[in-house]
Amino acid sequence: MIRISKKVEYALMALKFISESDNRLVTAREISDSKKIPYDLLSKILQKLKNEEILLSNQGSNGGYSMNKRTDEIYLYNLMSMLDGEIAIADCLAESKDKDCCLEDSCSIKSPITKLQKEIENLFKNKTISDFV
Amino acid sequence: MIRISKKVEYALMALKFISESDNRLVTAREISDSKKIPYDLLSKILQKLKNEEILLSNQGSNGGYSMNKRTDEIYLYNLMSMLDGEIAIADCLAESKDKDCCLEDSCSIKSPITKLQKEIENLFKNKTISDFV
DNA sequence: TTCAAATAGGACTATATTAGTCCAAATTAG
DNA sequence: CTAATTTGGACTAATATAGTCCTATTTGAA
Repeated sequence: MIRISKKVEYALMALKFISESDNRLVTAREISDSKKIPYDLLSKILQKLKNEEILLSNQGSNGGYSMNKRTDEIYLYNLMSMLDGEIAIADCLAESKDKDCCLEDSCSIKSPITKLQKEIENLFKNKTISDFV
Repeated sequence: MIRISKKVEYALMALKFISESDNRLVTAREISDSKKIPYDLLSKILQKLKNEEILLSNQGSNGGYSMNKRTDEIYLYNLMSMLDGEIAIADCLAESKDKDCCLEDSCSIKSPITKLQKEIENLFKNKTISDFV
């Protein structure tokens, strides 16, 4: 199945929420309650987005998150990569995977699959979060 | 992660193999050995393709499979649907899923996700197996 | 008529991925 | 000091994917 993970789904909802609450800090609790997203999971996602410099965070009481980039500067492709890891539609295309797919020799479809991969990548690279808010 | 399942990967390899062995029956064992695909799994896939009228089969000894459609008549989208089930990039878009996603009210991104879904669908609907053989 | 090679298909197990939870620490405004 | 908050590691649960096992059925040929 070809799916957008919950992480990315929640991230999109959170980014929308935060970007619409401009100029004030938004807490994870607030988003979690309002959007019915599991708090702990959401926290992880926001932390990640903070580490990736998409969000700014303020710790402590009265803390919260705010945008660090404009929504049209955040690419869906990058969001997916940071939350779900590498985007490889087939194992043999995963660069990490110490390659050497055991089917290497017998695999007859690598080249067209690679092309398909590129097309999907481009689809995601051409979308920014502004398309979702 | 966005992935093509092994089932689809194996199906593509098998269809390529069969379509290149024209005019003779190809056995599951033959493909399995030659392409290093688990026999039982491949069998299931070929049976499915037969039931979906993409392949023809002959039972009994000297039996095997042959193509029932031209490769350019088989759409990647359909192949994926029949082997992996519905292609829905997010739960809320799955028609089966008795809909009523519990986030329904709070979900703020359904419309752009739907658009993305359509784009991905079109990508797969515009590819036929002939692109892979 | 028996045997072997093949498809057919149900039921099951194993593995990997994704989703979600729990807990404790650090930070900071009041 | 305390409560609200981010931070982050470790864990569990749920789901999906991949693979295996077993038995039945079909059919050509010895």
